[in-house]
Formats: sequence, C-alpha cells, structure tokens
Amino acid sequence: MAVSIRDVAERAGVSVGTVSNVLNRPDRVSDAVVGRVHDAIRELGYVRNDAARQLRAGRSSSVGLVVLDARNPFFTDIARGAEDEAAEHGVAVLLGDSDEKPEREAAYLDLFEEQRVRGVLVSPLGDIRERLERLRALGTPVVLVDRMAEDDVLSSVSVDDHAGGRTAVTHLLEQGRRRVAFVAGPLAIRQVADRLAGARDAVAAVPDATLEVLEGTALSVLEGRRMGEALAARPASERPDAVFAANDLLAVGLLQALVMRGEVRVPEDVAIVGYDDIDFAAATVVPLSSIRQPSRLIGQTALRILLEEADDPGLAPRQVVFQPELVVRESSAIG
Amino acid sequence: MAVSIRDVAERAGVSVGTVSNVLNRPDRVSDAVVGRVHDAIRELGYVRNDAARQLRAGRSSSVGLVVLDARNPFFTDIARGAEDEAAEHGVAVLLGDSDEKPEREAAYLDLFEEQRVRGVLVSPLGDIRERLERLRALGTPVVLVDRMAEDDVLSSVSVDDHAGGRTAVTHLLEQGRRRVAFVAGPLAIRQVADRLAGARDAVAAVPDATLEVLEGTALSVLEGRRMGEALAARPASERPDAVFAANDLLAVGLLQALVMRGEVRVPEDVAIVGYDDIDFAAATVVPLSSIRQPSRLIGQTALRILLEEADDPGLAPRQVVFQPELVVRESSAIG
DNA sequence: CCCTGATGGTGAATCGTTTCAACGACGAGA
DNA sequence: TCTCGTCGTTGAAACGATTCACCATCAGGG
Repeated sequence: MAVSIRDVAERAGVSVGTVSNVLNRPDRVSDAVVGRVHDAIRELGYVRNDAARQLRAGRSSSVGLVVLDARNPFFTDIARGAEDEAAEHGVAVLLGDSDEKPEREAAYLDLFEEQRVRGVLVSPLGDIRERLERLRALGTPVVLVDRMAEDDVLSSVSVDDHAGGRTAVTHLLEQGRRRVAFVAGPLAIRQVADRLAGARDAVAAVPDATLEVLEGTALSVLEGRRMGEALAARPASERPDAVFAANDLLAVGLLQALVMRGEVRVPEDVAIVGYDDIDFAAATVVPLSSIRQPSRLIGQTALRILLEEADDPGLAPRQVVFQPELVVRESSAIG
Repeated sequence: MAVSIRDVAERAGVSVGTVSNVLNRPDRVSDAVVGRVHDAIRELGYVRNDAARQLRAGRSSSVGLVVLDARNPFFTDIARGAEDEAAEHGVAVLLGDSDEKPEREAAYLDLFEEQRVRGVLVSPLGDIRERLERLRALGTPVVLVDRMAEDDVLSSVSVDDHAGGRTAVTHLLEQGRRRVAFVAGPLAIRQVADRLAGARDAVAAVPDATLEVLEGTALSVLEGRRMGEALAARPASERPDAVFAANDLLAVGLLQALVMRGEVRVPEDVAIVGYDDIDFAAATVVPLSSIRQPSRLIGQTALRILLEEADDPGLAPRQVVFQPELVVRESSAIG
C-alpha cells in the first residue's frame, strides 16, 4: 500500500526530485533516467498520492457541481456537458445532488470548500448568494447554472425562463385554450417562479384567459402523478383545459394520472406543455410538447467560463443567457 | 485564502494540537478553550484543508462509484441509494460515468486510486477483473454492482439477469408470441449476455418458438430508435411478433420508432418487454412492460458491504443476488 | 507534606509530493 | 588552460492537519 515516490527513487537509483521531474516535466530529464524511473514505477506498482499533490499545490484539480436533482435528465445532461469539457482540460467533476434540499446543498458546498476545488458550478436552491459571493471573493470562482445571477458579482449560464413560460402559455392560448393551470412544483425555486411570471404575461395578453397556480412540493414524476390525480378527481367543469408543467418530470406524472385513468383525454380535454424536452418526452403516452433547453451546451459553457475565471481571477463576471425553444407534439396539438 | 490551523491557534492563543483536538475530540478540551477556538474559526473564516487531512490519514473518506451510464435512471437510482447510505456514515460518493467506454472506466479507476478512496463500487464494463482484484489485494475493497463476481475474490451485489431474461421471454411466449427478437445492445456487456442466455432458455422450452438476436452499439434511447426503424422497415412478414429489449432505454427508443410511424401496432403486431422498470416506463406511448430491479436497494447494499469490508479487511467476499420481477403493462398485454 | 491520577494542553514529528537553490560535469570559446 | 553556460541531478524546505509522548496543574488520599 505504502509505496511512495521515495521507494521509486531508491529503486531507480535517483533522487525523489528526479522522480517528480520524470512525472511532471520529463523533458528536463535524460532519456536513460526516464526509462529507469518508469521501470521502477511499474515494478513497484506506484500510484501517485493525490492528497500530497494537492496539499503542495494548494488546490485540487477538480471542480464541484451541485445540481437540483440528479434524477432529472435535464441535469444529467448538464453534468455530461460539463464532464466532456472538463475531460478536455484534464479536470475532474465532482457531482453533488442537492435533491432540492438546502441542507444537502450546503453540505456539498462545505465538502467542496474543504477539498479546495478549482471552482464551483451550482444550480442554487436556497438563498446562498452571500455564501457564493464570499467564496468567490476568497478566490474560488463560482458559476451559476440554469439561473441568472442577481447582481454582477458572479457569472452565470442560464436559459430565459421568463420567455420559456411565456412561449409555452402563448402556444396553449393560440390553441384556443383559456383556463390554464400552472403545475408548479415549489415556487421557491427561482426557475419555477420565472416560468410562472412568463406564463402570467402570456395570460394577461388575452382578455378572457385565466391562470390557476397549483403549487407542489417537488419537481418529480411522483409529485406530478399526485397533482394529476387531484385534477382528475375534480368535476369536469372545474378542470383547466390546459396545463403548463414546470418541468417534464411533472408532466410525465400528470400524463400517468390523467390518461391512464381514462377519464381525461389529452389533448382533447386538457392540453399539456412541459419543460426541458427530455429524451422521454417524445415517447410518452401522448407525446409531450415541451420547451427545449440546450442542456449539454449549458454544462459545457459553464465549465469553460469557470476554468477561464480560475486561470485569470481578474476576469469580469459574465452572464450567458440561452433562448429556449418550443417543441410541439400531440399533447398540445389542435383538438 | 491561506488561513490554516496555525492562524486559528495563534488567534485563540492555544497550540495547533489543541485546535485539532477541538475539531476532532472536543471532549478532551475544556469548554472555555472550545469556545475561544470556535470564535477564532468563525472570525477567520477557517475551512479545514481536506488534502492535508487525507495525507496524514493515509486515505480519503470518499468512495468511488463507476456506472455504465449516468443517463440511465436505473444507474441514477443505484447512485442515489449509495449516496443515502454513504451520507449516514459521513462518507462522500464520487460518481464516475464510464459511458460504456473502457478507457473512461480505466481513467476513473486511476483517479480513484490516486485519491486513495476508501473503496470502489463498480459496474464493470471491460475486462478489468484482474485490475480490481489487485486493487483489493492492495487493501482497497471493491464491490461489483449489477454484476455477479466470477470467482470468490470480490464481493458483488447483482440481480439475477438470467432469470430476468427467462421471465421476460416466457411471458411473451405465454401471450402466444413465437417469433421473438432480442434487441440487445452490446453483447460484450455481461448483463446483456446473461439476459440473452435466459431468453434462450425460455425459447428452448417452447418447440416452435424462435429467437433472433439484434446486436446494437449502445443501451440508449437513440440506439433503440435506430433499431426500431430497421425493424419497421422490414416487410411485415419478416418482423418478429415480440421484442425483448435489453433495457428500457432501448425499449423507449423502439416505441418511438415503431408506434410513432404508425405502421406497427404495439402490442397487436409486436409485443414489447423492457428491462429495469424505470419511472418513465409507466408513461410511455404504450405503457411498457418491464423487468423491475430493486435499484436503490442495490446501491445501498453495495455501499454497506463496501464499508464493512473497509472496516474489516479480513471479511470474506459476499455475493448478494436479488430476484427481478415482471411488471406487465399494455405493451405486452394479450392482443 | 508527599505521592498518585486525572485533566488539559503543548509542540515536534509525520504523511508524500513539488519546487527551487545549488552543485558537478562537460563542452565550447577565448 | 581557464572561464562560462548548459544540462542533469540533488536534497531540503514547504504545504496543513493529526498524533503522541510529554509536561503542568490540581485534587484527594495516605
């Protein structure tokens, strides 16, 4: 277990400094020695100790990423994008799933701080602006993901949720729907609140349209099913004729509860639009209309900005905002 | 940035040893001193340096987990289970996604070795048995996930894929189907091969039943769509009347290609059974029959075994095998 | 009044790597 | 022959937390 650089040096008949050079700047070492050292490494099964390396370097070569929900394909795709970009720079991504719980979010940030990560990507949940700004002030770059920074201290890569919400509901209204419900999930989540604001805008533009807000406790399939059952249990006259779901997981749950029961037809009785356009959206009972976000690109871009800021701490914070895109499928087609 | 335990000691007017004691064994320190040290920590914004801690300790307090595909909800659920269990023991889980690529798998194992993780959970892809056994021999426990160990050197937590394959195809045959196709993904993946073996068993038990094997390159929605398009393009007489898909992602892709085109009806023309019973399976165009695996429990169990072996290296390897369960939905109902 | 044990605290050694000043050897140029 | 620069190599310091042998103080028992 305990084979260190010292053992390698001894075996190869050189000093530890030389072994380190072989590992990090082989060009400064003669070929003969490089060969001997590599032989010794192989024979002894030496594996570099990253802790010592980091201790000396003062910081790790990893970046941290905290997402709201690792089970949501939207965030998995962001993570994938970030990992791709990271791999190109020889950086590892530590993935933390806050599971929409502020205390888990805080725990991951603690962990990342103790690890002295090169930077932090975070899709923030609780009110941690102050903490993140302090982190950055102390030299650890922070990039907000899927959420616009509120002031110009931090960089962010996000999607225009307000526009997304407006687009979704405008589309529903154009289909002739008037009694729209927003199946929200937790309104405390900024993205949800922004989508709601966009939805309100769209509804305000059409005189006889109404918007009902149904707040839930999570952005999951299970919660969607729960809310769908509540809707299905209503008398038909009190049901909305259109539902805008805060994300596709909720929408999938809604579909399960509404369509499977057979009482409510989609889109005839209720049209549905989801958000994120996850892979599964095209394969649901009734293929789901959705608002597409460039998830992978978000991850890539965020990581690139993070590394740039890590290399040059003086860089001014940047806000990148992508535009979402409506994808129409059967769940909201004319009916 | 560089506030160390020494700075805290100085500020609190005690020695570094005492600060360390406050952090790790507060009961050995007087209350007054504990208070002063905590004040100093707060005032200076001290954050423990994990690298130094690990260096001294000789190993980290993290475990590594390498999964085949982080986008597959089955593996996300395993990860979730492992994290839950880890959180209870104050251990962090480093998640690596091999993306079905042997070189990425190897890279993550390298990384975990350098980090001196407490142990490794791995859903192995390539032929890395030897490497894993060496790792374990050197003191790092290894638990195979979703795959039974081939000899008794490593522990494993898996599901009986052979039984799962047999169950799935037996069910299709009981529905009166005879021309079964196995949409496989890469046969080099052990789980896929085992499911195929089970399927062969089931087919062999029925005289006039046949099994066609369609090998693919990945276990993804996209690949499923590709293979579904190939099936749909065949003349009806040459199409199978039942498909067993190696996992639900493939099955979802198949559904997209078959049903969306409108030419092939499910289950009337082709019955489909998937594998994993992911959340989305119940919400697909035609709700998908599937083989359910206790994914979360797999993750939990694997992590528990890992930590037990880490605490007591002498422990004999254990093989835990769960039984899968058929969930019948419309995609394979009588038709 | 001395001894014992418990309690609370100290400070140096240690973990494994990287870095850097310094050094020897050697060839080229004067 | 002497000097200088280059190249390859060395060895010790440094990173920051933990641990452990050791010390100081004090209360209580004899």
